[in-house]
Amino acid sequence: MIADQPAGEIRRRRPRGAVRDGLVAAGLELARAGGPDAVVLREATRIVGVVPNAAYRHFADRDELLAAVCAAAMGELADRMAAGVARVPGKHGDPAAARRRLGAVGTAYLEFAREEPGLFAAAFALPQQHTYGAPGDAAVPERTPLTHLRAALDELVDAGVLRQQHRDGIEYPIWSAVHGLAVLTGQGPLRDLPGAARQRLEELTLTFINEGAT
Amino acid sequence: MIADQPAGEIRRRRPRGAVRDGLVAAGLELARAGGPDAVVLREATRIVGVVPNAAYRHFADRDELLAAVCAAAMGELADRMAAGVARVPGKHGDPAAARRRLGAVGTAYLEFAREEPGLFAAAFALPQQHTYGAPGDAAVPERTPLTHLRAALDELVDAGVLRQQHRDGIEYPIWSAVHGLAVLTGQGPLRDLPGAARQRLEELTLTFINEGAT
DNA sequence: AGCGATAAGTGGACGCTGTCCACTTTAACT
DNA sequence: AGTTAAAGTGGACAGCGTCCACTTATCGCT
Repeated sequence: MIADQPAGEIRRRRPRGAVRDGLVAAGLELARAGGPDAVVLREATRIVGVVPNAAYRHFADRDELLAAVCAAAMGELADRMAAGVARVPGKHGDPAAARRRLGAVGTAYLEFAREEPGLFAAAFALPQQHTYGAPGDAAVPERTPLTHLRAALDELVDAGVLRQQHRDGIEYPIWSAVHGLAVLTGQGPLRDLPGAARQRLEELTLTFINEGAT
Repeated sequence: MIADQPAGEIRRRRPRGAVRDGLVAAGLELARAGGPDAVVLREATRIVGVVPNAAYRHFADRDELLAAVCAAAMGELADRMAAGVARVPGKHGDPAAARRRLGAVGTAYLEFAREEPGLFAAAFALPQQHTYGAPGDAAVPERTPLTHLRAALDELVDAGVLRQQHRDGIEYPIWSAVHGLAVLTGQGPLRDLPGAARQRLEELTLTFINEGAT
């Protein structure tokens, strides 16, 4: 299984970068199952089949591994949002379609939080010290929820539904409302709500947002 | 210091319940300084001046201690909200005063999150297993943010600002928006925002809410 | 007042974690 | 082909949560 390699291919004990990628993948699975606290360095190395210290060749410490896992989880959330928006029919600029797409952005966000609570929590568990590089750095991730929300709001402006004056900065209250609901019902005091009640709150919140975005 | 006691006072090595209360107080200080993860059982016992195992006479495990700390932190948040509302002049039912009081609820919430990030995070870090007792149980805490938010919204109805039809369930989107902003700017991806930008988002969000609550 | 039951606190241990150091092995480049 | 830097290993340490067995102070009862 590790014997053959195409001529000219580099080969280490593991292919280059495989351990690092494996650790992130393992961490992602741990996070999926148990949230950020479950991504424990030693367990990740165990899954990859390597001794604990090997991780320190790829990450300065556990927090740096967690930061990588967190970024991956955030990317997965962003991808789900993109997919959710893409499923909505209607051409760009159509008011009704634009509204539905904004709804899809929120729905995808809440769905992800509901179906992958561990990953969702991990996505926002950026460890204290390790920020995404300096401000304006190219290391700032692209696949981000804010990107998709902004696109939906811009389309709302293009469609004439949202006045430019109201557009400015409105992504933050909207993001806050959706994110807050996800946190409160997912890990917060409202976490024990039965599914139906939770869904009602989701609809209520999306309606609230829709009224505000006008 | 431990020598004298009023006649009839009970006295153990420590006064009854003192160790338990001390552990919660110590945990609260740890949480204030470093959030829920900083609430480490052994450190709390060290502060109280007792051996680690002594904690297990009062809490089943670390999570139960954390649950107590979390409840205390939540209570402190609720008290700040109450104080913030009480500072707003104007008698009950006056539309302008009612609006200001709703704003004060949100402002106090956001202020607490800003000034006591550790406590705020701890307040919502209810450990997995230990819920506040069964649904409808008397053990459900009273000093809760939702209580104050609801009171403000009810006054808005009394003042004729908010129609009863819109009142129903609207506390959840509103709570979500405020909580989401607190989380995103406090521990989330927006945490490195300069103070002015953060304050602008807070105003933006409160305005968004005020428009929605009509 | 004295006494026994009981709760509170102690001491020592275990396994797990993150992390450090010194060492070996492997692949990449001259 | 031989050197060098990177990747992985082995062993260790302190700190954590938690368990068990033991001592001791306090309360309730007679």
